[in-house]
Amino acid sequence: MELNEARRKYIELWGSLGSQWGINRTMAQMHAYLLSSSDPQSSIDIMEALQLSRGNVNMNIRTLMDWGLVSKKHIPNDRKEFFLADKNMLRVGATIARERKKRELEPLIALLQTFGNIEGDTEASEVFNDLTRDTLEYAKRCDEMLELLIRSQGSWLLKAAKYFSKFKKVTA
Amino acid sequence: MELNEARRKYIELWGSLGSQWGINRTMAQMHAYLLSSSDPQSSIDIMEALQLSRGNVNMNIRTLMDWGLVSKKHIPNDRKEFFLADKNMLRVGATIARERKKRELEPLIALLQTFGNIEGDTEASEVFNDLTRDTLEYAKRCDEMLELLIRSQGSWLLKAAKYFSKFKKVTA
DNA sequence: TTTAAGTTTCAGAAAAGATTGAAAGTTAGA
DNA sequence: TCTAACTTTCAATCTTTTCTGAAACTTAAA
Repeated sequence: MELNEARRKYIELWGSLGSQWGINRTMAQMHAYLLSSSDPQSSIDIMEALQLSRGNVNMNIRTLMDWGLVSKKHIPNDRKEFFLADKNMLRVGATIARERKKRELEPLIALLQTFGNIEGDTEASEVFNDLTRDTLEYAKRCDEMLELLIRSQGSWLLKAAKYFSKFKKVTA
Repeated sequence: MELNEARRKYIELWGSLGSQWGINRTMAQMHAYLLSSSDPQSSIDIMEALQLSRGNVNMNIRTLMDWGLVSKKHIPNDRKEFFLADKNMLRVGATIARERKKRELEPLIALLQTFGNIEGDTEASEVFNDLTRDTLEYAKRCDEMLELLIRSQGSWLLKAAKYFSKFKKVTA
């Protein structure tokens, strides 16, 4: 397969993956474009490559920078801003995990904790209390694991993979 | 907090969580409604509780059943169909993981594998080959871990939590 | 300063995604 | 077989999200 064809497919795939994950398709495509560029790219490069308006590129670059997936790079004797993606995929994974944890898991845990135990010993309140307790417990466990993933930047995954390949044999 | 208020909030939260995850808000709300019901509910119950049309309820119930999160329950002497959610939250987590793996990770891995090594020893193709190799490696590792999570239905998480609480002390 | 090369913002337009409702389809029991 | 109670489908509509583009803003250097 030819490089540019593969690159186009990679960008398209990353985009559709992003949109299934609640990350806007264009932002994900821009990310893929920068990940697959060997040089820093200007916003005009991105506009032309992905056929997007200036405003759209600017807004999504901002979000990518807020997330820490992309950084500005100044090139001497050029007034334009250039952008560069972090290419360490383990760190990219950790970064995405951090954002999702912040946006999703933390509000869930916060709300569930305000519920406490609903009074009344009818079956309905018992069922509901069980549900919120189980949901909270599961959410907290996911939170802890993501926290570890974020803090260890990949080494967690390596260790986990070893651990679980052992565990797999025992239980399979 | 009063039961119905808490229940409304739970449904709303699960709905907005769903929409951030690429799962339609209504489907997630219906799931939360069934999770928090002590009895099986008919589609009319759901229509009234969540103010939805018959068609919408029908389509989303179908998807919930396809995913294995909800099942039909026949009640003697009633022609209506009643629906019941699986309330084992560990299994619910595994089920959701299975669906997302199927929809997201598997197509990603399949495409990345078709790329192979892009020819040419320019910097551009080297950067791209590195990127696809790293992405594939990371995706495969995620896939393995999800597979284990799915197959062990929760006991994986319990073991993992113990393991990582030990690991946490070592690296923190 | 002033200017021009660049960046940011945001109201309105467009696209994508979800929902409705009415008609078609199904089926249990008389 | 017929019918009434119920379910399914899908084109049209509505809602939400994303994108555009032009005007406002910023800033480096003349």
